Parts: sequence; structure tokens; C-alpha cells
Amino acid sequence: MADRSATERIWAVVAAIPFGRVASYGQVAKLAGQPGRARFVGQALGSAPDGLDLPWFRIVAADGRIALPPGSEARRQQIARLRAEGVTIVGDRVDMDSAGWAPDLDELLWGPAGLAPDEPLE
DNA sequence: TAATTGACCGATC
DNA sequence: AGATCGGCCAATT
Repeated sequence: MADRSATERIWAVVAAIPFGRVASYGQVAKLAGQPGRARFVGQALGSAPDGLDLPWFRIVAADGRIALPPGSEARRQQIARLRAEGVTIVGDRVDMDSAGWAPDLDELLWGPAGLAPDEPLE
């Protein structure tokens, strides 16, 4: 697996998002080595085959808003899925302060990925 | 082939 | 806090 296309690289980053965490499109793009191409992330997800079982629902807008169109079935499922993982969602927003994913350094500061996200850190 | 679209982002007003 | 604008670039029309 040497020459992965940008799309496949994005899939890999999305797949690397830990349970109970969310990441923004721009962040995924940056981690995939393509800063500034946030929109491409959305396309990559829409083009992702179901076989990958990609956690697409862990991707939200930079402000924590659900990027999917209101009233859409996919959006409703995204919210349900995130809540099922213990992510706090108020209105149409995710609490990025507690559920937002950060680069590996944060895992060292915040603890291993198995940490229960319900627990406020303060 | 050109124009339009889109699961966005950041700065600015 | 909301709205506007430019940038980004592959897929679709």
C-alpha cells in the first residue's frame, strides 16, 4: 500500500478516529496530508463503499454542527450513532470541547482511547 | 469542453 | 451571533 490516492488516504484517517470522538472535515483533510481540501473529505465519504464500514458519522463541521442536510435520513442516523457512542449533542451541535478528536498528543494528555467520553474533564 | 455543484473552512463585517 | 466571500478541487451535468 504505497500509492494511496487522496481519497483512500482520507478513508484511512476517518477509520482512525477513536470510538466516542468526532473530527471536523478540515481536520481530517489536514491529517490526510491535504490541508485546505475539507470539501474533498465530504466527497470521499460519499464515494466510500459500504464494505469499508467507515465511521462517517464521526465527521462533523468545524463548529461541531452536523454537516448533513437537515431532514435527511443520513443526518438523523449520524446523530443517533454519535449519541450511542456517548457523544453529547445539543440541538444540532456536538460538544467539541469534550468529544472533539485531537492528534495523538491529546491521547497522551486525555488518556487512552478507551476512556469514557461521558466523564467531564474540567 | 466549460460550467456547475458540493457531507467545508477561515477570515471578515 | 448570523451572514457574506473567496478558496479548494473532483465529480457531475
